[in-house]
Amino acid sequence: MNPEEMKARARVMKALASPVRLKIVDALSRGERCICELQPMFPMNKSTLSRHVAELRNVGIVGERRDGVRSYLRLLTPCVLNMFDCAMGVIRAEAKRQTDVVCGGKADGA
Amino acid sequence: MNPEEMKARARVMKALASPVRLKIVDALSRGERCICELQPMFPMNKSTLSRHVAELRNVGIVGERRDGVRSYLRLLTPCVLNMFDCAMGVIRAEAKRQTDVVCGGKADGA
DNA sequence: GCACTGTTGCGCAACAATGCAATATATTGC
DNA sequence: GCAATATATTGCATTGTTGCGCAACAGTGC
Repeated sequence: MNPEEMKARARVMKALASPVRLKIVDALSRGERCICELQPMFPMNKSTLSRHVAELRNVGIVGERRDGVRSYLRLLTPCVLNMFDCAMGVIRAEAKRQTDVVCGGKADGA
Repeated sequence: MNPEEMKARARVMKALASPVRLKIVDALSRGERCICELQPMFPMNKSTLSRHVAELRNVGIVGERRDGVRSYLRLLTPCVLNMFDCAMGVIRAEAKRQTDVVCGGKADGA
């Protein structure tokens, strides 16, 4: 498998490897938003938020449309939402595994 | 949306946000492997590889089965392979967009 | 004991996240 | 045209995190 392709994939995944950016994607999954609308949802400096948005734009996950003084953001590739289902699957499976280990595993209880 | 859930998702994505770890997942997609089999594919110290594998194990993407002196790794949640399709979609769409911008965009050629 | 397989502690260099201040861009009012 | 305002980005410094190799260690089997 081509190393360049692996790097490209990793860049996409990395853009999504942050709670802040996931929350941005989540917000955009419900429709177009401008950064000024996102700001109240994030307890951080606007410059920091801007940089997170830029990272999502750079890899091509979100696009923007200027309208006067604002730029409206939207998801360009909604399939990223499907990734979340898989991520939740991983999380649930791992949680279950933890429970099994703690609460009995191979039924060797006491 | 719950912040803890966002963090959990981000952890999963982060585990996949590395060319090395993506290559490990790719190798495991073709069946169980032990780390000693993976080593020749990676031009790095075995300790580094071990840490990458540990990261995938920690989030629950891969599991291990000890057999004597070796531990065999396998994908616990093959749906991560679907993520790659979406990632490639993002990459291709972005590549196309770049081409359009350079080669004509809105047909304002020259 | 010895070889093989994998993990852990440590230090270092590179990278990422953040806030503040300064800047760019577009709109509005004069 | 020009100042004032609203929106978003960029430069800089600081702080925290990650990737890496080396060396030491731990588990398994002969």
